[in-house]
Amino acid sequence: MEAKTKATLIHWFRKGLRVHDNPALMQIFTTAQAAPKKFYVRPIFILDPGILDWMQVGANRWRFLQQTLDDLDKQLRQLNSRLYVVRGKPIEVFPRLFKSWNVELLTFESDIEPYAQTRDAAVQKIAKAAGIKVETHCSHTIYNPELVIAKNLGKAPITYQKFLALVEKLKLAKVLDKPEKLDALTQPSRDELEQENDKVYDCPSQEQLVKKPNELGPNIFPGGETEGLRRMEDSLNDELWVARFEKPNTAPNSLEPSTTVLSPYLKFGCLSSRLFYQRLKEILAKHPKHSQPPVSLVGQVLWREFYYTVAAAEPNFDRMLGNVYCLQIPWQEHPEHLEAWTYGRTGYPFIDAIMRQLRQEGWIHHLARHAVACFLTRGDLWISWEEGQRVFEQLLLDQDWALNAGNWMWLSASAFFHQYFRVYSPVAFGKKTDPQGNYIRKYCPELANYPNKQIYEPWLATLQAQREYGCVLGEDYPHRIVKHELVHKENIKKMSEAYKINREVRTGKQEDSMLNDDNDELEDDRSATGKRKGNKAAGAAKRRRK
DNA sequence: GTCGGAGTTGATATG
DNA sequence: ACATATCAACTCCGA
Repeated sequence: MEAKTKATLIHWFRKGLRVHDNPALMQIFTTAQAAPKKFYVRPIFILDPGILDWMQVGANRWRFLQQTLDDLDKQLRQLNSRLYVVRGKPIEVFPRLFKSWNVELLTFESDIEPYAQTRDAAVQKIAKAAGIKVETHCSHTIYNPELVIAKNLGKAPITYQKFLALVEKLKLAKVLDKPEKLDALTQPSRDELEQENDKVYDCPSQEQLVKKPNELGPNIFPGGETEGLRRMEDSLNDELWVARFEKPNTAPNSLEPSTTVLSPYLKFGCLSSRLFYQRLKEILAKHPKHSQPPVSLVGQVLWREFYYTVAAAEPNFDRMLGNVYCLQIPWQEHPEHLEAWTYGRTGYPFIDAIMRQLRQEGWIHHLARHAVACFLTRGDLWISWEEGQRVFEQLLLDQDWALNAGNWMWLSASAFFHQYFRVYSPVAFGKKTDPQGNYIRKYCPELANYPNKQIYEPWLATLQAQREYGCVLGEDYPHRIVKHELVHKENIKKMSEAYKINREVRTGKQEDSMLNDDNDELEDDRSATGKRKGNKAAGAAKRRRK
């Protein structure tokens, strides 16, 4: 067959949905450019229609992905290429493509997530059997998590400061520009494309990807590399702001974001974290008196690196059981409270406003995440962080396996952070940066007529006043589901107890746990919320020490 | 093994 | 507006 005379080079996009600073894409471009008569270039994205139904992805993130793929296709076309969106499962798609496209080389960006590792190992195996070369590149993070762990003698650093000390000694990879425009010969001819009906590789429309369009909110953060780069430049424009940035001094409840909102773009790799880091460093060099990690902007990027590193060493990073980092805490199930939290109906206006902003817009400030995460777990509701993780996983544009789990463990004082007696007040915390309650008035409009004095605590208003404000508790807005001033103290005691038990298991009686270790490894109940037997917790806690 | 200091971002009262 | 002490007390790390 004539088509066999030319070989195809594939770059497989997964995360890293960009053309700039993309070493795996660069590899096939430069290889083809060196011998355009020999190679076709085909950048692909694999879309499994099956996952649209079960994956924990809300409408807003589907839209973000759709817009990102659209933009990626445009960027590639400017380079004389295009995006081939292939429908199917990777293990079914690749054998087909390898054959019909006469593939010689496959490149992709490495990924530490367990599901990705399993998928990639399967694809590697298929490629090896077909005699196809595979090259992977680490470019989703600034530092390679595996290298950081190796540098720390095979163990992930579990404190941020330790992590900083480690990476300071590591070399930075060179940030790449976007590739040169390809020679036209690297593209299949019009005839060939028509023969294989290339329309099947077109980007999905919003209708195809967003199955529940009624759940879409305002499109405040459109997806794509172009928008990611634009947003970065916009943020970097004010150099003094960049140099003086301190996260704790930014407001969680401003009406316009007080931080960069680059997280969705970093999550999908629309924006290279390595480019952002380089640009930040260039600016800071001009401003000797700048803020420092952990609170600085560079510090924020390095938090992402920290969580990627610890997560890379633990396949159970998103669960309490069998997770080396995670304290075993007897969280309790409470479906009504979980539902109230999930949909912003706790009766605490600050908490509810945050949860509603999350649902509508797909992004909330980091400290807002703190407030609602503390409230769900150790602060008020005593519900497992895994439940909160699930809700965030669905609603956040920037949903990221490592960061989401890591931050939930942090906030619930299950790992990395241990000062559980520091509890956020669902009333006082927001008042510091928004005493007028404008944020609440926007996202909980039924409360808009409450005076400043009662907007954070509507239960202080008399029934007559509630009627006057046009919002009666129990009718127009819920009564608060718990009394924070009582419950948070009880929860601190529960945390103290849980810590004590974990400590005892760690240091003392380990005899009974020996027997159960193997069973724990087989534990696979992802919905478990901690109603565990004592010896199971003992086994899990014991492994934390290894 | 023990001890003290540090730890991205608490709330509150007091100066 | 900002700084400090108190609350009751965690883990990790390095000396």
